[in-house]
Amino acid sequence: MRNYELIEIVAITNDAGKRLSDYPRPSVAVDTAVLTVSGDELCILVVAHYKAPGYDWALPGTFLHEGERLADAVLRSLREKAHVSGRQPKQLHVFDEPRRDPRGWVLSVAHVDVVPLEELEQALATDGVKLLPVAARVPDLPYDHPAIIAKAMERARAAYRSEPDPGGLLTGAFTLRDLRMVHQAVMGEELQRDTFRRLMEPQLVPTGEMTDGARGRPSRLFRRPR
Amino acid sequence: MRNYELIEIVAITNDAGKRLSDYPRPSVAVDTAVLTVSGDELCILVVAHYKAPGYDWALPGTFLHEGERLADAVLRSLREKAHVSGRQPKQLHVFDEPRRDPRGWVLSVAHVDVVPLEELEQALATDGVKLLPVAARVPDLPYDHPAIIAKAMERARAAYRSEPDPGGLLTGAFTLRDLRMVHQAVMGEELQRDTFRRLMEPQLVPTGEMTDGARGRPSRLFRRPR
DNA sequence: TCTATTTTGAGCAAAGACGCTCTAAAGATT
DNA sequence: AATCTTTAGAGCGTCTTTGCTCAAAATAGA
Repeated sequence: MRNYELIEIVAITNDAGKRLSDYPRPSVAVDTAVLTVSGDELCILVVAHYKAPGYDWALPGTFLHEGERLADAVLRSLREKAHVSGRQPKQLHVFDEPRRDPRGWVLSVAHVDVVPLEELEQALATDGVKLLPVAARVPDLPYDHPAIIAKAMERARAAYRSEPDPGGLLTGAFTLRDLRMVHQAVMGEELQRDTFRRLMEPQLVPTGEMTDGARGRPSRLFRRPR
Repeated sequence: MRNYELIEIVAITNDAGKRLSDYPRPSVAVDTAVLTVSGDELCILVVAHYKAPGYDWALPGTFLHEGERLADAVLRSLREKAHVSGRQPKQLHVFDEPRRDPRGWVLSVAHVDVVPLEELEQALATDGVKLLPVAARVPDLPYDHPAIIAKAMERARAAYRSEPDPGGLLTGAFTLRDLRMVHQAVMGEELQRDTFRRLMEPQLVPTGEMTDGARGRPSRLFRRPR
């Protein structure tokens, strides 16, 4: 245990000059909804959970370490619990109901991250990690995890509505059809082919190459810009 | 000081069984961007600030009290610092840079609230509270307050883009012109009259009454639904 | 080899959105 | 009292968007 941060905090005063060390401070946790697409379905990663009685699975999470940034805590929990080097976790919401955690006063900062399935292979090969299709009713999850999943899907869908694969689910070159299939999985609904093409094509960079060996008329291959 | 929450927290263990009381915990603050419209201009409320050296004004904020909800802390700080009974503060973002506050490790949960000018009259009559037009360059504010203001405006503008006065800046009945003027102030740009009417009129409830005594042809009065 | 199937990409007509103009109805001004 | 100014609301032509259709180009199967 390092004490020096604690010593600093003892010296904090609030606007009334009261020493902040007189106030209890909440524990701060991060919980992350890791979304991916597996077989045309949007899925969420859950890990075995031994702490909350009555619940077998939960979103990966951890407590914030001393002086740590939230995004780093998210990446640390994903690395340790799912062997994933996540991309850029995005903050969703702080869940702050004082009684939400039976262990005490814990604020949870919910995050969302979209990760290609390939990067999850190692994690899914181990016990205690699995994917849940979000279309099927999610089983009982502890704390605010169902609400986190709902917000995560809302956020991801908003991002996928107007931009081509902002989460980078497609690695390498892809056709407009590949892109549309991924978007349909994320959105959970059919997307009109023409409308989709008209919206996305101007935002893509053609590689100049064409598909080969696939069924149907060959099509152009694209990449995301930058 | 009440000790019982602290005693509970001492009993927390993390997933490795380590006692959480061995970890330092961050102080948690809330900072709120209170937006209003004064004279066709979007303004933000700032309060006199004595703690951060070199800064005269800051967004109203406070530290989270024991077992308190974030929204309640926001309402408390607005009540105490601006005599405002705010409406529904909305979370924006957690600012978590460990060194953002020279006093120590403080997480700040930024909020935004849109409040009609009438409710701010009492606050503005006192010293140490004023409105800053956001169009003019905002003076130096401490911590992440400029970033909070940027996010708050972004959020408010997104809400005002598709819905009639979601923040309730207009109290009572109003004409489509009144509504458009408020929206123009929030958006910071001119809005086409026809487009605005076509978007908003279906979302409004006509009172059946007409304006009287005003310049120009009388117009219908509306209210927001529910 | 020839036909069926699949998929791309362009063409096209209908529907919708948009912004301008015009008339009506009030107060303001001379 | 007559005219000017301001504002609301409807009408109208244009431009954009949308979804369907069709030809082209490849593989799969008989």
